[in-house]
Amino acid sequence: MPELPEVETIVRQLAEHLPGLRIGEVRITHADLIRESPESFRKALWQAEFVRVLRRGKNVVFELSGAQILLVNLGMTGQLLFGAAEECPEPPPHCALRFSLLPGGTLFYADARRFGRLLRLTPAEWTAESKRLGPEPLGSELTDARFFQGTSKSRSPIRSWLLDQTRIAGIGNIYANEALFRSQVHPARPASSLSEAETALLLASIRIVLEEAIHLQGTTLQDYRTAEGDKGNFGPRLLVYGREGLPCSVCETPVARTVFGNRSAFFCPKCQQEVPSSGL
DNA sequence: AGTGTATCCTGCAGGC
DNA sequence: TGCCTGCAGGATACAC
Repeated sequence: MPELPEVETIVRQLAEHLPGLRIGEVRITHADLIRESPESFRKALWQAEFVRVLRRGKNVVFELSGAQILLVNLGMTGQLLFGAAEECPEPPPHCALRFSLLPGGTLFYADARRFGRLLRLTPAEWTAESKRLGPEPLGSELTDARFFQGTSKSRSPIRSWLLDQTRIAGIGNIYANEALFRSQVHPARPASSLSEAETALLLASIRIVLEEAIHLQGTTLQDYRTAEGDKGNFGPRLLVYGREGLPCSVCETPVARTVFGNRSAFFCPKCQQEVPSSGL
């Protein structure tokens, strides 16, 4: 579920609380979320201190003392929930890991579907992994020219292109559909068919949608919660995602849904032409 | 190389 | 009420 705005919200909150705290006991109730034995995971993290909390794409990156990285990908339904020291927090539903923090506090990882992953990496491993990912959509390295250079060489549908984390990191199905609507580009159009002007408008739309969603702490459909347990408030601002049959906010044509790449695409059939028509 | 499909897993909504 | 089907924010191992 969580895309860039949701992960950014979680990271900003955890960055306020975690640095300086150390990991004590780790209770693991769903070991399939880590790629090693619970014993080695616990032992490696014992007494490690949180130094920084960062985001890269849809990943939460915990920089720990002892040159360790804890990389968390939330999958569809993962949650990172922080409980302050003075609380005695109940484990959330589907709690998979519980980190007791020193001198006080608790960090839970919960995940109903268990598509998420928690990986311990060395800084070198993380650097290599990060290089696999595409540029950050909100970063200054991603220029209009670089974006167009990427899209112009791919015949895959632009919606699929946007979801490919090796091409651009952090966009998921919600914000891909929303940005395509705002730039009036049909989701199934080959990426290479977009003009330079269209890609510039699309990148601008991506940035506007992501920034606004961050401002509203993300979109909660079902499971997503901030690190403080709150729902995101961007849901009412969605213009096409999940709105099949409802009127387009621009022209009132019913929003359509099609499936490709195993994911639903939502779009306005009038505002987003599959074959862009000149004139009209 | 670059694309598209199937799969991991659980929960929920809607139809009958 | 209850069973069944389809669908869900993601990532990846494969087949073409």
